[in-house]
Amino acid sequence: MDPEFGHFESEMNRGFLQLFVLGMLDSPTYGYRMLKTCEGLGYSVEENTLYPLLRRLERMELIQGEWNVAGGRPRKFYVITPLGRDVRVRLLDIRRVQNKILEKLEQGNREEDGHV
Amino acid sequence: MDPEFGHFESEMNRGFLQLFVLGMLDSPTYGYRMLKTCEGLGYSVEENTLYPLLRRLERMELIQGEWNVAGGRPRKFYVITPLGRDVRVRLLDIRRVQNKILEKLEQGNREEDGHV
DNA sequence: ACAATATACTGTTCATCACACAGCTTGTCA
DNA sequence: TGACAAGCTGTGTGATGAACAGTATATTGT
Repeated sequence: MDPEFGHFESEMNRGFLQLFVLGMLDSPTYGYRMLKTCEGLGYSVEENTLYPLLRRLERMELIQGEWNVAGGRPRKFYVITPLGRDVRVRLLDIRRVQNKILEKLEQGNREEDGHV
Repeated sequence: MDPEFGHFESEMNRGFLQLFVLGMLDSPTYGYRMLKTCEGLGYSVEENTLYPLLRRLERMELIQGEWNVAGGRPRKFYVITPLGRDVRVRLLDIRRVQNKILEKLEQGNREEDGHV
């Protein structure tokens, strides 16, 4: 079957996006802003991916949303909750272990075909 | 709903496991060995996750499997293909960009509640 | 000699998630 | 006034991690 590289890109978003969102929300922000921020950082996320994610994280009480209807366009601002902070720490730990493993593998591979 | 932290751990496996497998297969290895290796590195993977993944990657021709029935237990040895190498490089690139973003976020957060 | 355990893999089923597709309202600028 | 950007909601689908279940061979202990 054609792997359609985009498929892997999707997979790579899993696990990362949660961390991205939780990492953004130490100060309140809204969805659209996060999309643009991410884009500005050289990484693009689909709206149809981010918005549902925000609702899920809110339902799980990792983040808390509040509508701001004051001047102009209505926006939903989110902040991370204490539970969310806790989860973020643990997820970052996992990510670090993974990174260490990947580094070790890459190193091993270099030593193989390279000449060490 | 109860997020059941294990759920997030599952999510974190996504995108990582592919890289782990592709990273292991510069020299031929078989599934069970990879499981134990991973465990030895402080990260445990379910058999029921790894074996189907291997079959998928083989179907996509990112890795190539071959049964070795010589002495003793029959084992299926896998190696990475050129296409697999190509994909691995691109996935590692994505991962690096993600890591950079996460670092940046963490840094920003430290500067906030810490005192710059 | 025989049971228990470790090795090594296959197959089916299910919930979850990224994203496609579709739709809504409000503000801005020509 | 008409297009486009901003900002969000909702439904449907395919791929995936993992639970559950099963198979077969080697090793180890008694």
